[in-house]
Amino acid sequence: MSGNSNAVRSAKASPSRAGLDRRAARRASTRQEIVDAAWQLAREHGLSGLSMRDLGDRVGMRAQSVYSYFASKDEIYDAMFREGYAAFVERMDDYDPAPGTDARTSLRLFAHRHFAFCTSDPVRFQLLFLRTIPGFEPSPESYAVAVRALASIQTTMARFGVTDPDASDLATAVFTGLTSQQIANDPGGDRWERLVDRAADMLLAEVAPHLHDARPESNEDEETR
Amino acid sequence: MSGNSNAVRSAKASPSRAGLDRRAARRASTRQEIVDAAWQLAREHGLSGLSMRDLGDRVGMRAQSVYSYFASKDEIYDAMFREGYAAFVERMDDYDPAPGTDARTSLRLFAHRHFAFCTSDPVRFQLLFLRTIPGFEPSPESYAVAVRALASIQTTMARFGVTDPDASDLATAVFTGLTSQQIANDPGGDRWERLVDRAADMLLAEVAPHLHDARPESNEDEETR
DNA sequence: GTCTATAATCTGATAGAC
DNA sequence: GTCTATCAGATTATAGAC
Repeated sequence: MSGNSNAVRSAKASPSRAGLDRRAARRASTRQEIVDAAWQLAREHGLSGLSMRDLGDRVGMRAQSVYSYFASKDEIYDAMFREGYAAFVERMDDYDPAPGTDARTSLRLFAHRHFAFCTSDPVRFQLLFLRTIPGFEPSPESYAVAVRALASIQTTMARFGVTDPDASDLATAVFTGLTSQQIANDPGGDRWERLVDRAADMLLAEVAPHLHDARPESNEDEETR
Repeated sequence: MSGNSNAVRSAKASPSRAGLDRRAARRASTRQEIVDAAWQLAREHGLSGLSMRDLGDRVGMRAQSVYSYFASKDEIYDAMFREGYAAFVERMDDYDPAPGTDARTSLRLFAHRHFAFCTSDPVRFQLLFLRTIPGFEPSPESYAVAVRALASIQTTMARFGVTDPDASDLATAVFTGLTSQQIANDPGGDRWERLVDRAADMLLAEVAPHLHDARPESNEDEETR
């Protein structure tokens, strides 16, 4: 957008700056198209059932051409991993309860958001939180995104008064536990979803008992949505 | 072992009853050998990385011969699933604290046992509790074993006074959550193992607060092993 | 029950023409 | 950057001899 606009109409022998930008944009958009298709296929055939051939078919290429965009299948998993955690952070950070909302209500909201994010896409949940693909290890850069995501949970919880350093580890354990049991043992049902509010309260009582007891009014059995 | 011992030396044209027993026993033992090898290989190459070829090699057969014992790869997963849940039930049922042990200590013991069982074999954990193999669904008989296992948790918890019907669902969520986070995000470490006692106390306070508060002496910060 | 042979297909990945 | 051609091998599973 800034500077170099006088270079736009330069010689066509070597591509102009704008030409490079366009090419890069085109390439990025194709990469995105491939990753989108990879998510689709993973949902259809399982995460480890993803194949380069299917992937090529889905984006209208020969499988081999996909290698012009990603050097290997694991690089595609890596892009999915990074994108998944980016979505997680975005989803967890845009959480914005009314000012003055008590900790109990805030944590319940947070818990529901976490649960909904995870159960809405079991394959993504598996990739981000379970890590069960035989050969795959996220690249250092992608792993850094994951670590930042966990840190962001800590920050969010501090926003409503929970400062226990182990609280976020306990929280992720409880929330991913609810999610994985729901997905594995009652897919489509609500056997563990029903317990989300209760789990949030349980957690708050443990990591910040003062915030748990000092609630504005008695809302012991109300549900938060 | 009992009866029919007079049939042992019958005509060799049609196999004797004892001969049938021996043959059945031999067949069962080979099946077991195959399942054992399957566990081994799954631990080496991942659950979805199991192949009939490797399996045949490992038991000293051609891969094709394995089909004389199991009609398909999924039948092998099914046998592993059933065996895994049988081991789980056995492990959780032989739990036998000294009579009069308070609920807090009992639940901590139970939690550690659950955590140890799950983390000691991540592949088994994945098969029993995560169910992430693309095509595989356990057979009705095997699924019945799994359901019985969950019921047995309920019974065990009732033994030390926890009778809340949702308690076992909340408990499995918390315990599998701790396990999966440990396996996925800190393999070989103790980042979530450290939180097992705390999680057990948290759980007890939620599902049976009277048992939580009415503890014999103050052992708030002691660890149970 | 185990073997050989093989079907029929899928796998990830590379070389080189255009 | 996309293609064809192809490698080099894997996969599950079946047919039929012994």
